[in-house]
Amino acid sequence: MASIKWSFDNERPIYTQIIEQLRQAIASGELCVGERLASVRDMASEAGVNPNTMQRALAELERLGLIYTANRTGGRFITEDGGKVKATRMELARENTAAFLEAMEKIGFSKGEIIRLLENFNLGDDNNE
Amino acid sequence: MASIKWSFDNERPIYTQIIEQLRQAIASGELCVGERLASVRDMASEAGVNPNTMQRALAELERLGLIYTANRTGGRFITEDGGKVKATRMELARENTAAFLEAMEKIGFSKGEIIRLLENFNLGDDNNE
Amino acid sequence: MASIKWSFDNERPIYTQIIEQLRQAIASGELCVGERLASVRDMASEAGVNPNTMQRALAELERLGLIYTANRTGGRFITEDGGKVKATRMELARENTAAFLEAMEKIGFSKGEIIRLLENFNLGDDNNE
Amino acid sequence: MASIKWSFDNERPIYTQIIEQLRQAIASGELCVGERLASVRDMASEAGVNPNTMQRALAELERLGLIYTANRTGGRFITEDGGKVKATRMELARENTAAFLEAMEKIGFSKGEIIRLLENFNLGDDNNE
DNA sequence: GTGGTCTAGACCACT
DNA sequence: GTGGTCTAGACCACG
Repeated sequence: MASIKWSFDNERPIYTQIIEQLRQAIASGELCVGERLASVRDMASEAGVNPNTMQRALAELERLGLIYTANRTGGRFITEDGGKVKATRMELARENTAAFLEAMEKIGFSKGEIIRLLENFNLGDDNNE
Repeated sequence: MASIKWSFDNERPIYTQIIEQLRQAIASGELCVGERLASVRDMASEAGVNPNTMQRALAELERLGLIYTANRTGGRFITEDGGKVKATRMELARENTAAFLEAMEKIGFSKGEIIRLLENFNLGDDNNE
Repeated sequence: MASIKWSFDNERPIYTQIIEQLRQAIASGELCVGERLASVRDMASEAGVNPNTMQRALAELERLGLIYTANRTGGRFITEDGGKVKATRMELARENTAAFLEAMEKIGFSKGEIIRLLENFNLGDDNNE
Repeated sequence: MASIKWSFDNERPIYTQIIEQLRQAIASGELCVGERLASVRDMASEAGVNPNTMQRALAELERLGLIYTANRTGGRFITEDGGKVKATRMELARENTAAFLEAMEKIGFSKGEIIRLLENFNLGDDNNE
């Protein structure tokens, strides 16, 4: 039932942000393999977005194979393919890491410095978990 | 001299990307403290964008205090305030790190795992899927 | 409804004057808390300016937190934050007063003289030279 | 010899601001009737502006009759006409007052409130004298 | 030649 | 139909 903590900014398309957050939720196991999703309408209202927007995001995730629509019953489910989930998780991890390293090295941080910084870094310095 | 290697994608507004790339260039020292920038028109043509787009980005950087205009028509310069430059570099580093850590922890990586991953990560891995 | 009486001079940028007049209208309550604004195009045509010019002014007011955009395409509204509106009103009052007092004292009026002048002053004197 | 405290912003033309400040200085008596002005070059360097800019401002003040150029000696002087100076002072006062009152009433302050506000207002709340 | 503003008009993504 | 971005090109005041 794990309901997601949605949060959006106005910088990028909402549906893009929904995709990202759902992809994360699936990769993290917050949404379990095979789990049934709420209806588009319900998810939309929970996220405070237009149903069309939610629909668009889900369609994209379906295209990525992370969720599927059951033929008869008509509900949407997280993929049963545990491998796919794991692969998504590693994919996300590599994307994040590559982007992070590149950005940091561009402003003159060596890998050693980056790791040192990371060790001493406390989330919550400006965020809340 | 220090002419920037511009590169844009279609995901986000160009002017936003210009801001980011200039912010990085300033933070990295690629653009030096007090250095004079090329004219709006020249920078625009170098980056392959419309002068108005470049103008908008520069105006924003000016609002951030990273560059300034001399006497309204004397050209634009990187701020003389070395502290501001350093602060920007650390600000960028913190932003990157916070976003990275948050994203990684959200998909279930502990700090230890993150650091291990980072140590073994070689930029350029992007190609061996 | 509350359609604003626009009036511009050539001394300063139009977008600046739009900002000022909207700020005043918000501070005075002529535009109510939470009220929906007309579309950018409509406001532009009402004010007799190019939509881009109006857009620029509204973007700035948004940066100031006096208006906001609903879901990127839902139209623009005056902030719901009544406190912000009140604060803006007092801010304007202070700005006006400070500038006025400073200018008057610079040309040798004491506070007493200023107040006496003010008491005897009738708007509309502009015409009897 | 009274040397003026110049201060400029980038919002409006520099020469306009020079005119204003000189007009104020004359109206306040900071620059005395008949006093000789420094050379354009000197005034410009003191103010940190381009000589052309200072020249333009002085030409305008000359057009207004507030300063004049001596035929032979070639120096510039403040007008000898004390009445003109007084008139300028009152003109400035009326301009300031009218603009102030109008702006304040537009945001809903009655004359009584304005005067009360003025009495309790201390310059230096955000300025320095 | 510099930055700044403005207009005109097109295009886009989102709801 | 909404806000947002971008281009193109013109014009202006300033230095």
